[in-house]
Amino acid sequence: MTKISQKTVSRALRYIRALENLIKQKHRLVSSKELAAVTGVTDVQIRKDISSFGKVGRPRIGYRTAELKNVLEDFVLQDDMLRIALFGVGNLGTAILKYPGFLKDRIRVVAAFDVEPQKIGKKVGLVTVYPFERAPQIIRKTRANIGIIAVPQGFSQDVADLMVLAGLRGIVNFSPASVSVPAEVRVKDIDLTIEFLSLFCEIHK
Amino acid sequence: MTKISQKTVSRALRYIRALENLIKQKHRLVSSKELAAVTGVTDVQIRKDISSFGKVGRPRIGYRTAELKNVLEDFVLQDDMLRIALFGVGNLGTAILKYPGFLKDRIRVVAAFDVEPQKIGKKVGLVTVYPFERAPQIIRKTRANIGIIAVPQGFSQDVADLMVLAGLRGIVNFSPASVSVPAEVRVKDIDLTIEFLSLFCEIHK
DNA sequence: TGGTGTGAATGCCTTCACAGCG
DNA sequence: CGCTGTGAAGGCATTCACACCA
Repeated sequence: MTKISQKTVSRALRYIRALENLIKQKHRLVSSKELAAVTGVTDVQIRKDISSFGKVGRPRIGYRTAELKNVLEDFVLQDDMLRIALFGVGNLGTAILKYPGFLKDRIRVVAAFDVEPQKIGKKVGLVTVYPFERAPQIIRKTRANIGIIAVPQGFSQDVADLMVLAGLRGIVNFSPASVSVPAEVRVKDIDLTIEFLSLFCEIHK
Repeated sequence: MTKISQKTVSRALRYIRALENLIKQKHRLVSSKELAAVTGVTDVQIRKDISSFGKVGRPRIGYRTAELKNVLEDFVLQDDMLRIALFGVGNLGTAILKYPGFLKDRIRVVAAFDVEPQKIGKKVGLVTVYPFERAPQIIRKTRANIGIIAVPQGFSQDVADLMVLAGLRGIVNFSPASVSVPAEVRVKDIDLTIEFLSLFCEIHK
């Protein structure tokens, strides 16, 4: 059992997603080739990835969907839960709040914050919107473990500072401005125009 | 001048973004070390990447911000423009329509589509919302070159089929359901929960 | 035969070390 | 010196080839 790379982990998440669908369609078994067809990853890669989590496949048979999903899920979440603190309840923030379930019982937005007075106090989905000032307190109370920046550019650094102050160690940043944080905090930037352009380059030959 | 990898391209986009900010702040010059500090990429990597686009740096001086930005931009877009066809004008779709500018004059949403009658005919930002049926015609007329799926899960495959029919060769899929398309079409899946979880795993040690 | 699991080979990307230049 | 540019070395991830199992 060697070290598991970040790349393997993110593929594992895609396998989980695919397995959820297969289970919903009442498939009890799946081969690496079938999984390859729905995920776009090669079958060899899939076997290699899965084998790094343990021997869970049955030669000649394939993998039991439910069992495999559990193995992957346990590794990814190891008896913890993903609790999200969301900053910015605009269009993007609302989209995230309503994002359809995947691992429904183990991922939840537990706190939402905004500056606009008319939004504060309202319920969006299951959570109430609070002002930024209350973030450190509420983040601690809800034991949020990652934060999402979905505010207009200009606020992003302030929000990041608040997150760090509140003790969050992982930040997903949707704002196009990059933020600076202490070294122990991981930031994942998702810049939509960069995603679009990189696809454009791939097809533009 | 060797082949330029997809990874280099996507880093180049981050450099462009950073250069835009530097130019806005009236910096005329930048060294690979400074660029490293704001992008998170190592300085050696940056020099290597940039050198694959040509010799544009001045030893002892650094890179001229405006010049470097042009070189990178020309490579990425090579005298073309990114014209986006957006499917689904819900929260996420609206967020994309209003996404703040990056390469403002060379990226634009040129067409938007939705099924809900009350949205059709309305203007969101600069574009009018049309029904799905008119997509092939309008996509051809506007010469859109990539499509975005921002519809609720369940519609995503239909939308993908429409896009392929209309001749789009690149698709960004924000819906959690993966879509199947002919081999010549490139699909980029962006599954928000997967992004969140992969960050969670990184910090969860 | 039809599937998984895995050491070995390959290939790609990053890092190192240093040449070149003002 | 200080900074870019680049061949060479190194490391990591994917692919190949095949052992093994029922």
